[in-house]
Amino acid sequence: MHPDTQNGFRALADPTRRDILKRLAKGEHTIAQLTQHFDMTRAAVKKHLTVLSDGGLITTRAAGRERFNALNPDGFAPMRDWIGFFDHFWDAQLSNLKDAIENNNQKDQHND
Amino acid sequence: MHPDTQNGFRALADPTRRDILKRLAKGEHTIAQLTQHFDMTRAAVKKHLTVLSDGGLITTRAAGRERFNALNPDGFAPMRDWIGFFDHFWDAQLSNLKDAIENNNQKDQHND
DNA sequence: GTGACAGGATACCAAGCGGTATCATAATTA
DNA sequence: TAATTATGATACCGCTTGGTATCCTGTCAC
Repeated sequence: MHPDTQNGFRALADPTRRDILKRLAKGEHTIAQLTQHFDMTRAAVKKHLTVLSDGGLITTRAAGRERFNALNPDGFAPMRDWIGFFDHFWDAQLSNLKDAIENNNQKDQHND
Repeated sequence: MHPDTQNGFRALADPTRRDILKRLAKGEHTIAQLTQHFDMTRAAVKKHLTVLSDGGLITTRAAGRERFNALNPDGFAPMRDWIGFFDHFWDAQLSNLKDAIENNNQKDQHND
């Protein structure tokens, strides 16, 4: 289905990486530019960018000796879809609650 | 904003835990029931359930000596909202592409 | 009560991860 | 050419984490 789900969720699991994504949402950044905003070395930021790239969440454009990192909005689709699967259960829970209130009884719906 | 974002994303970052959530979507399960489906000990499953609980993604109901673990669909909201922030950029990217095609020019929109 | 059963808690281990230091490489500039 | 700049790559360290083994507590059935 979505082969990058694991790498994507793993990339999102770190607060620094989520912060990087928010910053890239404002436009392309080189590693040096990003590093200015964080209290860590360039090598550490580079590692985070590698994880984000593995997750398909960013793309890189080379220009001379610089490499511009940019958001890849499409890369969020696997995680959005995976989480979206559970929207159905939120709705179902609501409609069950609604039924319970209207019928004034609470069936247990234990399956399995 | 959403204090559980970190614990939530961390909980989703493991494939076993995502599998557990999918199984809980079919109904309540005890630890013993869940353990049957995985190639690991009950203690390991228990640890995963603790992480899922910390992330607010499941709830537990005690009944005698059994403890039924159930999905908490509301717990997905922080992650859904966080990812949803980037939907805007997907739209923006599309409209930029549309403009570029219509105007037949490619402005660079490098900001910062 | 005595077993058997479901679960909690802890110590322990190997692997992974976030981070630094360091060296190497390519491109700009004097 | 030489120095600087931007980045890549690797070795290493400490902490976290996924997993097991083990022991303990509480509950159900005789």
